[in-house]
Amino acid sequence: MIERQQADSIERRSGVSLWRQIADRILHGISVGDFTENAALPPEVALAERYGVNRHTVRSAISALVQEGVLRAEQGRGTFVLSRKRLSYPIGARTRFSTGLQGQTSERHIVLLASSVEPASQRVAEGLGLGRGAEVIRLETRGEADKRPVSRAAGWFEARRFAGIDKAMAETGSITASLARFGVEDYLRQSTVLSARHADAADLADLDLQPGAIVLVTVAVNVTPDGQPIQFSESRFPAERVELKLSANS
Amino acid sequence: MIERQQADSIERRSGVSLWRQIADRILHGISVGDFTENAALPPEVALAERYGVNRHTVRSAISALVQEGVLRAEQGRGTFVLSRKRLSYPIGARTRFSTGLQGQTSERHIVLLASSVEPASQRVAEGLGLGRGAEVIRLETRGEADKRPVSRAAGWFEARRFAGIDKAMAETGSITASLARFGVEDYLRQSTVLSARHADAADLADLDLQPGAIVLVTVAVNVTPDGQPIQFSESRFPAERVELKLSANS
DNA sequence: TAAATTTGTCTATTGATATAGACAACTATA
DNA sequence: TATAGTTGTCTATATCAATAGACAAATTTA
Repeated sequence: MIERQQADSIERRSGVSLWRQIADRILHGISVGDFTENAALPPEVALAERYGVNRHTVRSAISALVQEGVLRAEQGRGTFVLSRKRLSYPIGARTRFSTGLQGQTSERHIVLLASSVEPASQRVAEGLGLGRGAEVIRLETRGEADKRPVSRAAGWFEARRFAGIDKAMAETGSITASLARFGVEDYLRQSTVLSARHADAADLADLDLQPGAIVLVTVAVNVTPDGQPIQFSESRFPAERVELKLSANS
Repeated sequence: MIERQQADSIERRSGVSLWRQIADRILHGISVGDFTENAALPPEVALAERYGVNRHTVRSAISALVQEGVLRAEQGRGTFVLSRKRLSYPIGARTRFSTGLQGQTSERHIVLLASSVEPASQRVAEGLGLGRGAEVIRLETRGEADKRPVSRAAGWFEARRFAGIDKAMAETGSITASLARFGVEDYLRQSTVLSARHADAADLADLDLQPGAIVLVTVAVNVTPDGQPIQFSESRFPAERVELKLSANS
C-alpha cells in the first residue's frame, strides 16, 4: 500500500507569496469541509506548524481573508469561518441562470453592465455561423446571488435578427425572456468549452475579487431546437464562490 | 518616479508577484491568439511599457516561460512562441480518456501511479452509494499525451466487487478494459462537478508544472446503464495544457 | 483568582521582488 | 560596413515577503 506524503503544497520562490498560497488553501479547506463553517480555525501556531511557515506569515494570510469577509478574528478566542458554501452552477443542455441557482439562494438576478454593436470577431463569427465582420450586439452582464456577484458574461447576438435585444435585456433582466420577444421560445446549449485562469483587472472589479483570485471561464454556443445558432457567450465565474455542476445527460 | 496607472490588469501587493502575473498573461495571450504561434513576441521594452513595469520584470516573466518550454529567446533576434495548443478534453456521458483525445495527439496512455485499499471517506461512500467505511480500492493514475502529463486522477471502486482491479489496470492501462474484466460492458457518467485551484505539491510533481500553475478539478461518478454506481473519481488537469470540452447532450 | 490559551503589536534581520541605468553581445538590414 | 534593434549581464537601491523573538491584551478554563 503506497501512501502519498501529506503534500504540504507550499511552494517557495514560485512568484506566489506564501501568505497568498496559505490563504488559498484555507479557502479550499473551507469549501471542502476541512474547516467547518462557523467553527474556529486551528490556532495560528498550529497552522504555522502545519504549513511549515512562521506564525506571522499565517497572520498575513488570515488578515487577507478577514479583509475578504471570509474569516472573523477575535482576540483571545480564536478565528472563525464566516463563509458560505460555494454555489453549484449547473451546466447542461438547458443552462439558465436564474433557474439553475434556485434553492441555493433566496435572491438572484442579472445586471446589464453594457451593450454595444460591433463587427464580429473571428471566433464570434464562427460560433454564430456568420461571415467575418457581420454586425453583432454584445451584452455585458453580471449575475448576482444574495447580493454577491457570481458570474460575469459577454453574450453576442446577430444584430440583424435581434435588434433591440439590449433594451429587452435591460427591461426584463433575463436572457430567456429577451429572446422570447424575438420569437425564440426555446434554446439549447450546443457546446461548452471550459478553462481557468487568474482574474484580470476587469474580473476583479466586476466580481469583487482580490488580486490572485481564480476564475472559471466557459465559452458556449446556444442554438434553437432546430440547430440554428443564436448566442455566443463567454462567462467568467469566481472559483472561490462557484463550482460548475455538469448535469448528467439524458 | 511617478507610477503609471495603465489599467492593464497587473496588480501590485496582491501576493502574486508581477513577473508571475505577466507570465500568466503571456500564456493567456498565446492561447487566445494575441501572440501568434511561432511568431516573435513584442520586444521586452514594448512589453514593459504595455504592462507598466520595468524591463527586468518582464525578463523575469519571460525566463520563467523559457524554463517551462513555452518560449525560446534568441539574443539579437527576439523571443518566440513555441507552445502547442491546449488539448481539448471532452466531457460527456461517455467520457473515456483515450478515445477523447484521438486525433489531437499521436500517442496517449494511462500510467498507474499507486493503488491501495482503504475505508471509504464520506464523499466516496456517498458517491458510490456505500455505507460509511466500506472498503474501497483507490487507483492513482496519470494520463499522458505525446509524453506530456495531461491529467492526474484518483478513482475509487467498491473493493468487494472489483477485487484485483489494480492488477487489471496495471496490465491493460485502461479503466474501460479493466472494468470489462468484471463484467462491466458499458458505463455512463452520471455527474461531474468542476472547480479550479492552484496546483499543490503533488500536482506539481505528477503533472510536471511550475509553482503557481492552475489545475482544473473534476469530481465525477460513473454508473452502469441501469444506474448502479461503479466508480467515483477526482481528476486534475493542468489548465495551461488542457481545456475541457463539455459535449452537447443529445 | 490564577493559569493557560489565543490573537494583537512591536522591533529587528534576511532574502526575494522590482526599479533604474549602463553597456556588452548578437542579428538583421540599409 | 555601419547602424538600429534586440537580448544578455552587471551594479545599485528601495520595497515587499518571511523569519525570529518578546510581550501585551483579551478570553476561557481550572
